[in-house]
Amino acid sequence: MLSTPRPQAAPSLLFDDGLTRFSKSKPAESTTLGEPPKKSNRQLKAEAKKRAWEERIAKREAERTRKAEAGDNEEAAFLEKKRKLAEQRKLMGSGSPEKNEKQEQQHKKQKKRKEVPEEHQRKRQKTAGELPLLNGFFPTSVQSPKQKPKNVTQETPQKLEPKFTPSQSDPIHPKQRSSALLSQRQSLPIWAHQSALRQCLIDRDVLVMVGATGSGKSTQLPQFMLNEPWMARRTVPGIDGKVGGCIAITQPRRVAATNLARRVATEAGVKLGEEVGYSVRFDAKAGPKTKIKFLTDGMLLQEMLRDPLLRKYSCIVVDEAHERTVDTDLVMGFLRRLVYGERKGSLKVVVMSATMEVEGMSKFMEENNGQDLDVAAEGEDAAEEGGDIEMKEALAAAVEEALAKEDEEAKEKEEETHPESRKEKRRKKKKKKQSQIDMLLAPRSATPEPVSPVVAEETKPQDDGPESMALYGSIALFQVPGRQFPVDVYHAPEPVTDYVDSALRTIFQIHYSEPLPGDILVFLTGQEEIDSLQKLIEEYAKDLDKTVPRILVLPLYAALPPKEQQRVFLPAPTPNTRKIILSTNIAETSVTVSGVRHVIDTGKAKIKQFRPNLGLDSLLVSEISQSSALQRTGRAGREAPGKCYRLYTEESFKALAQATVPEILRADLAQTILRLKARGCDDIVSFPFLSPPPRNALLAALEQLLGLAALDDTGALTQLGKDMSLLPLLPPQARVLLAAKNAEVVEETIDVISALSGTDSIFVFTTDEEQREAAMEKQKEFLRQEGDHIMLLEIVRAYAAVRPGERRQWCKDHFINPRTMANIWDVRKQLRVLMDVSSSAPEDDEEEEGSESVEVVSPDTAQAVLKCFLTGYYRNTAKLDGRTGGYVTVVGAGNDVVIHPGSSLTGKKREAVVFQELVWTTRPYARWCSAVQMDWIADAAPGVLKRSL
DNA sequence: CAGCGATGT
Repeated sequence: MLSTPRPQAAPSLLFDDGLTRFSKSKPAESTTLGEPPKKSNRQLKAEAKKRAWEERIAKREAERTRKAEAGDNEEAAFLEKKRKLAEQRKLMGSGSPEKNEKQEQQHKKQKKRKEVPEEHQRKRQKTAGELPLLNGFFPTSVQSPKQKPKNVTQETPQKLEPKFTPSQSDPIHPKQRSSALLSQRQSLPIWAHQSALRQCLIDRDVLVMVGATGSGKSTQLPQFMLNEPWMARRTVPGIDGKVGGCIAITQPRRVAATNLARRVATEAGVKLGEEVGYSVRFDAKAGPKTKIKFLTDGMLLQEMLRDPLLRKYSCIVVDEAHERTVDTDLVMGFLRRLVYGERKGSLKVVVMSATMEVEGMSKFMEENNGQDLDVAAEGEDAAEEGGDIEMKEALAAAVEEALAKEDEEAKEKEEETHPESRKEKRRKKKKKKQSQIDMLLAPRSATPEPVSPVVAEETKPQDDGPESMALYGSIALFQVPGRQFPVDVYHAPEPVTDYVDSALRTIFQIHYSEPLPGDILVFLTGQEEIDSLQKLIEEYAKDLDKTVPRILVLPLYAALPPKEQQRVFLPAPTPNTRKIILSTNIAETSVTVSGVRHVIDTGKAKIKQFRPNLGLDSLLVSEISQSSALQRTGRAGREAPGKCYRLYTEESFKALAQATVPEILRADLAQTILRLKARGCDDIVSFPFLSPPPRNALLAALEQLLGLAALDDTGALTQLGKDMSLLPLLPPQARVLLAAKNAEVVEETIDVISALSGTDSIFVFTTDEEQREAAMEKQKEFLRQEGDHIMLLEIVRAYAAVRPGERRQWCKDHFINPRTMANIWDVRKQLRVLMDVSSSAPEDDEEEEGSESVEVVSPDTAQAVLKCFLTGYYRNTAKLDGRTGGYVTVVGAGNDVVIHPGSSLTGKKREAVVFQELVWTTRPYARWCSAVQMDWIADAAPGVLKRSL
């Protein structure tokens, strides 16, 4: 058994033993379409490689034993640990005596259950209604899969390194590096297809690539392409200057971009920032020599502001396209245009996805697919909530006109080409779109209606067979297998009413029946749920039988202080301890925890949904999609065969939506549209959206921008809008900042906006009563009667006044998350540069001892700042309703609004408030509130609205 | 009277 993850091992080494074992069950060779027939040779090589690996591992084992015998304590401890684990496995693996004991344990636990502290009972009842006591732990009701274990191939590959590991240094010794890395690289599935892939890219300009975890696609493909003839920098007719020479690989997340760059630089044996580099916000290591650049999608969009043709690049690789973030979707839309437009013949586009569901993407990337003619799907125009009707009507008319025009053009084109198939295609597309819209518009509740029953991913043929390449119209489609261990999937035999309770039972069942090593990863919806389950587990773990391993419960969510997050990646304190990680869906994509072999999936997640007609977000517990479920399942099979326990029935799984609704269909589109316009895309209706947003969402966004004076009546970008688009902020925030420039409170406003945009949780949040009270007490010193905005200003000011060396302690003292504060500081620094604030105070320099003087914000300044906020947030205002004592929105239909309990104004009664965000969770909560006056609102509101106030 | 899924410029 080599599968114990070694503490602090280089992440890439985790594959060592996986490799050998996997290749045993999988033939090293397979047929590939369009690949030169050199198979036998390659096969031999593969076998030799395999043997080499096995030998290496055997050698290492021998080496360990030798070292241990020679008195190397570390190695001896390691071997001892392994031996113990093996024993343990033997001990727990089978036999009926244990079974009886197990049952006894269960009864004990059950009895104990009834004595669960009242507090917990209450909490869970709140979320789950009744609390059924099942007979025994969940296992009695966990079904064995009817078939053999299924291979799970859905994965995203580049998150091998834990997100929060700050290791900047390469953990591999340079001496080992070249040989180890080369053989590692060559053993990656993609390596066998190098020549075929290269040919693909010579033949076609667009390649869609499917590759699951561990295929090596993100790291290897750029290296394959580097010396291709089409990479050469050259002159192209119709474009000024030379074109090409670089490869860009876009990622949805910063960590992924930086980590991949680091790895590729290591593999290529170059210094990071020279031939291989990266570029993310606040951090870039790239220069004139850089040929391969990893960047975030958002960063590429930013580069498009300066050069819409992306002349620097010969190839853009869009990685993780299946995640369908707004930015990825936008990048794909722009690239589609470029590759068949201005950059035709001089740009290669590769779209990489981890899921098989690439048909839509492939069609989208095809030339002449009608996408450019596509109109925004008809959204259901529900009754709009009052407001500025004139504005809305004008906009609606404009959009309608554009739509009609597009429709006509589309029709003409249709008839030009194959009329039959075009129409059919179109109809299908419409239908699909409609269903997306239905889904979007369907009322969301805690248990939403399943959209349309679809065939479970798992029942489809898996990607076990030959890797394949297909030419598909103007694009090439390529599949590379991943490297993933099989995961047994278990479903609940009947619907689960309380998934927290069910998770608890399943955890202990696994703990009692499964040998170590094998940590458990539980997917839950939020912090509160995680905290309460943690308490429950710890309660039960107190009287664990001595024969079973210890338990270590670790929460994992984004708002957790970094130190706490790090604990997830540390090895358990003793070898005889099982880690139980309770995570939000952060562990689904962003963070990879090693050592996990058991996944418990509640099938739920909190999903944000923007409601254009109401102009507010909902953050509700919703069912995940099949692809999310598969992603979660895959987390059990990264290092060894694993097991996944789904706390819902197989039927429920089948009824889940196949894929998560793309973010662009769920989000507030104001910023998206502003960015489109700023990148020269005036006619948003004709932009090739992979998933065209519903019309009412587009309208709401246009209306918002019009209200912020970012657009004029014709829908064209104003100078103000242009300025706004240059700021890395939401449109209302950008508007506020530009207003502040005129009002000469720009420094103060930057402080507030940085604090708001840095995160939504500046304070450390604890459920612990005592700690919370202490925190509240400490935070009192920042409280201002004006409300939250000025309080944030006071906090930022106070922080600025602290000497850099003492800031960490200061954060701790004030229960402020230091990572959040660091982020706020980065934003503040950037905004100060962008807004041309002379850095008179040198507090930004860490070396400088100087610090800003602490100066309490004067009421006049506070008022000026708040008035600026109203220019951007005049719609986010509520006035006190004299009769009910509650607040109702000023703009619109006068809907009820409740001040968020986290606000300093909660429970206070003011004439009116401005708030940053309205989120519907259990009630319509207004977050980040400050007191304002009605006449300020009237002053700040745009013309049409002003009249109605 | 009572709460914050995850990203990004």
